[in-house]
Amino acid sequence: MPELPEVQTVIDYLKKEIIGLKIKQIEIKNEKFLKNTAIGIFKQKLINKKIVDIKRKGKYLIFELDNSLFMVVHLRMEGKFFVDQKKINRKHDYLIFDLTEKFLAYNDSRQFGTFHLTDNIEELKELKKVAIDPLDDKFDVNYLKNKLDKLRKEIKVLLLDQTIVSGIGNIYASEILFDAKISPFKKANELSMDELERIVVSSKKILKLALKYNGTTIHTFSFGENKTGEFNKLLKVMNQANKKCYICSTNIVRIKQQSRSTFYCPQCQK
DNA sequence: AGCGGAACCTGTCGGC
DNA sequence: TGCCGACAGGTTCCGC
Repeated sequence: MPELPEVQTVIDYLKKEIIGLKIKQIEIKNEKFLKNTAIGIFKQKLINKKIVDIKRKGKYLIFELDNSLFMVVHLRMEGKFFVDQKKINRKHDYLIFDLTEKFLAYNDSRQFGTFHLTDNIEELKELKKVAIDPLDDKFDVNYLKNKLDKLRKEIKVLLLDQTIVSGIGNIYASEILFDAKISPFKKANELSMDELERIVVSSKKILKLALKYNGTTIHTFSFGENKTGEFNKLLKVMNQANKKCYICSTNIVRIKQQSRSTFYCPQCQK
């Protein structure tokens, strides 16, 4: 499901709801989500800890507990958090955190999500792999040039690679390349400085705009009490196959790259 | 080392 | 209505 704007939207929502609350009890209906901690230790470490902050790194949510403990969560395709005033029994709720006055439920219909516990976020293998954030000032044309210089893969595929730049997924990769007027097939090492600069600028522009709209809901993304992202209205190519490009009226094309859909305008993107 | 494809799961939608 | 295949905002692993 979620990319940078959606994950940040979830975090902003959760911060309003659960910062400062203490974990009183945890009900775990399926242990498969716990990736580096046995169920007993997981509960033992978290119970009686207070949630003091929630941060994002790439598409990971990092819950900071007091006494320097971190719960690192990846939502993958369908992970969702619900904050309930009382305990309710929802299909696919697999972890339920009793926060005394509220309940935080982790819901995941496809069961792909992951939970890691660590007392040192610098050391967690999964987070180490996460590259710079596209909204970071250090994400600029020189950075991209360095990263892509020797890579012959198609640029669309590399925008999805979280070790190059983090937070971009399948929706925004297509949207960014359309905005930058660059073909998704272009080989990374063949991009000019001008083209790289356009990718940098478009990445920041599209992601910031999507953030403003609370992300994109095409199928199932939601946060809070079934609130949805509103960036759909502004999608220019994603899911627009056979519709006319708003700039040149050429039909938007859908193809596959590494078994994932890419949408683009063959006229505007060269 | 690097690539494509499968695997992890469930749900939904469109076509016949 | 029902069955079947394709597809879904992600990542990792496996075999060539």
